[in-house]
Amino acid sequence: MTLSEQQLSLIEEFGIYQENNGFQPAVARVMGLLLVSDRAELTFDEISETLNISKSATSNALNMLLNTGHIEYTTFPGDRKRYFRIKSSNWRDLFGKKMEDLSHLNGLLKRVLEVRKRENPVYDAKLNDFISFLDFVKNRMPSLIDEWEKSKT
Amino acid sequence: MTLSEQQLSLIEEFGIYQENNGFQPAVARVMGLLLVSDRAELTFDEISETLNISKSATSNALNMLLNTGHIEYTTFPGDRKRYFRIKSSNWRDLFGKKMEDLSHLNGLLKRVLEVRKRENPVYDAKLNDFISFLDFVKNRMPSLIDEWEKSKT
DNA sequence: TCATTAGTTCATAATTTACAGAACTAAAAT
DNA sequence: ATTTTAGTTCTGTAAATTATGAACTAATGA
Repeated sequence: MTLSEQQLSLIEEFGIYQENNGFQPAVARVMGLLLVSDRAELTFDEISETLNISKSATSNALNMLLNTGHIEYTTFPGDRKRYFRIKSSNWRDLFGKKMEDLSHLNGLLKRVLEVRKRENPVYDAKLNDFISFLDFVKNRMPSLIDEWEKSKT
Repeated sequence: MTLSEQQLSLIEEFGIYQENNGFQPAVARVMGLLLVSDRAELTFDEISETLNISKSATSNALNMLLNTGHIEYTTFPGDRKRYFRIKSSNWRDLFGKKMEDLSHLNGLLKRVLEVRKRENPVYDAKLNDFISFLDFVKNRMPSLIDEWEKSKT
């Protein structure tokens, strides 16, 4: 498994991006490798050796990614190794997660308006405005996706 | 400064949400307090005492939030204290950040397609699809915001 | 002039996290 | 039967993060 300079630095950049999304460094690098490698499917040892991470870290990372549905694996007859790859369905899920996150935030903000008693309604109005904006975006999302599906053809 | 049970637990929940967005625990709690407290503006000591965090942690948190533009303060004549509050303009910025983040991701994914040489074009096609979806959402966002502004009146 | 207020800065302590290395297991191969 | 393969699990620990308390500063007040 030999990678170009560009591939190596892209793994790091994507890794940092995913660290900021709450993944452990090693886990984020494994995702990066599976994303940028020339072969879509890699074995345990290839991942461990290419990224220079221990077997335990590799095992931990792969199981974490399997459990969270970010990767999957295939096997081949007469070959005991598993071949790991990124779940391609996961791209849309990833976007869905961002939307869910905004939904979660919006739920919290709605509760904020319920529990606090502000003398000055200006602050409440601004917050209400933002809440309704998030609701609006959420509601329009399905039709937006629809619109995109049609534009593809 | 006395807070209801609901306010206290909402501070923690919002705090955890913001920890996941990369804020330090104490910083996230300060944001939560300023968000849910009945008074919009609180002093250094009120924040420190209500959250039970040391003066140094409070100082650090407030300066961090000031520097990142999340809070601001006012003062009153003959009163040396500063009164801190959440910047309300910040709500829209927060949404903007999420969109920028998706843009960043999309930039990385475009580079992925450039650097990897996949024998099987199926994976490339799926990724390309997602990239074009993110571009589509980004392009439609201004008109979506426009639509919302109009629907408000 | 001395005390108080409203913070800031620094050294350090307490957690937390992230990983390595070694020992282990279960199945397959020789 | 024992060796190899393909991992897993279990400590230990280095490093990073986060917060504390004490000492400090600069301005105001008595």
